[in-house]
Amino acid sequence: MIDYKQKVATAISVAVDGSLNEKDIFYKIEVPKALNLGDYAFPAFALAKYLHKAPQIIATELVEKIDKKGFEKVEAVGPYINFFLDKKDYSNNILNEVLNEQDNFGSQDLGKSNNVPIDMSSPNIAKPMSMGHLRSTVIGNAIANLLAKTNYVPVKINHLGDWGTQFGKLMCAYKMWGSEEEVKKDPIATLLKYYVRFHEEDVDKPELDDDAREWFKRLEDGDKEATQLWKWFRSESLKEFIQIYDELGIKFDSYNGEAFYNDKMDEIVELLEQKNLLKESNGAQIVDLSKYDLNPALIKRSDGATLYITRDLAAALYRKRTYNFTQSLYVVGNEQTNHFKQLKAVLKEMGYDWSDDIHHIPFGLITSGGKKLSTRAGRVILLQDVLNDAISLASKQIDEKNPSLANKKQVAHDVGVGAVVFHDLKNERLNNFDFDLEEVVRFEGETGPYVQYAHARAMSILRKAGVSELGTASYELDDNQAWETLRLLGDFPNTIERAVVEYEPSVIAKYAIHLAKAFNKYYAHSKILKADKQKAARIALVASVAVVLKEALRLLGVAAPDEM
RNA sequence: GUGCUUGUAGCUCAGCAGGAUAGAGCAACCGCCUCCUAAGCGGUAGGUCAUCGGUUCAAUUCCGAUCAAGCACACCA
Repeated sequence: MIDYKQKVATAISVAVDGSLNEKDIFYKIEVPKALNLGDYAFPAFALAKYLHKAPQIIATELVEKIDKKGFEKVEAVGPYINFFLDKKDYSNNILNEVLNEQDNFGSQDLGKSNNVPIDMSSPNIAKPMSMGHLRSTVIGNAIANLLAKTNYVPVKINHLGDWGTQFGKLMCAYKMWGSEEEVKKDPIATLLKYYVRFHEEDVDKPELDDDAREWFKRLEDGDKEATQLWKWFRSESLKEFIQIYDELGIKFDSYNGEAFYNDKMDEIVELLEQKNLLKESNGAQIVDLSKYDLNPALIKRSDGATLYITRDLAAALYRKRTYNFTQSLYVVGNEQTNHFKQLKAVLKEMGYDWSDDIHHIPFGLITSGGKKLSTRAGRVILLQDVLNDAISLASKQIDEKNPSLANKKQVAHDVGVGAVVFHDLKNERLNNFDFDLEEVVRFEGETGPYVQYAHARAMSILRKAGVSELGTASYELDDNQAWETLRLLGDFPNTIERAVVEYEPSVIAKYAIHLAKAFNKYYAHSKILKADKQKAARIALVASVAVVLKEALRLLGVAAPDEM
């Protein structure tokens, strides 16, 4: 892709004859908000200092000096110099590039094949997946796709919540009231039911807690029955999780959860002792982090048990050794910011300079009715329910709008799930949002289905056009209607880069909406298949839009059906 | 109390390393299918960019304070 902005910078640099260097000029160049102000603009304010003249005058004078070859127009408007690109040249370049590269368009080598483990999704065994888990899952997945697109090697790690005292309670409850068949029929719901009942009953019977502790102790000591039960609960739960992941089209590279690090924590404690970092405080072992302005990290409880951060330290070290990462990401809610600061600080204290490569990718909280979701308080929004609702709504929509559609079931799935996933990704990660089913499964306006629809329309035209393959040709399009769409196509690579460096999938989602919007507008105002000499170029534009929309959606983890 | 995050139209949000008249979507109202999928397109209406200061030729954007909301603050994860 030709860097047109660079071209503008060079043209200005030559004209000002060194009074401002090209790099500074490049960074000053902006994209005007209105199309009638050109494609790039240079504000002359920056030159006023050196030239001791009013910016308006500088702009006017500079326009005279600028070599306008290769531009459609260069003009001064007030203190700005506005550059209009040569539309034919631009369209020919961009369309050929997209059509040649197809879904590789926008790929770039930022990552040099380095590994990037991503801690994501991480539901708790025996508990249902909620909308909260969806965020971590889809944001992590989109970031993984973006990393792969830029030649990193993402490693998607599902750090399952598969250890802890709750398993003691679960086993205890299962032994008292459980049955194998019941669990098998509907594993998570049933296990959850036992768990809830346990909590209800242990209010009056505190001795239950002792039993639970006993069971967990047995599990920790490797007791056969306890281990078998644990494995069974885990695998039944995982089966159910994987079913949802399949629906979302997401695969993991590792399911090493909390339990995986059980035998790796001793080393951490030893290392901390060797380095003289452990201190006793109220009977507990801590690492003092006051020089980082942080609370002390609790490594061992006063009863000797390890804690969350101990496990995460072990996991961090394990990942460094296993993947030799250049970045290690944790897609975990904003509320855990403090924990990751501590984690990094402890690693730093241990002398691991790679602690700087650990990045917490926080995201905002989902609430329901303004309140935090809580399994115990019954404020849960089950992910499966939301997906099912979305799919059946999409199905209804298809029956209304396109009853003769082939493959209805698959499309309903793609559209329904796409709506939910896209909704979760379209806004900035850190924004909190209150769950509103109607909002999530909306198919109109700035939504996933809107983008999918634009793609489906493009595909429909291509089918009608009857071109199976568009090769390299001259696609000179100077049509004003098409211009915005063409410019957006050219922005794709840059957009991907921004999304990756900011770990921000919403950048791609917004881009997809913009492109779909520009294309829908074009579609409404232009007769694409009209037989004239730019027909081939228009079809090339439609084909390019289809390629880029599909790729943008793929990066987000959203399918792009050919018809809907 | 301390720290982090947030505060833009009735609602949900954009605003890309400060710049030209602050933009969408939803909701409301009004138009557009003998023509490539109307899940679409167009129009009307709607804003002292929380408040007050500071830096700058220029601040919704950067800095500080204030107010408001959410989250976190050692033996949960």
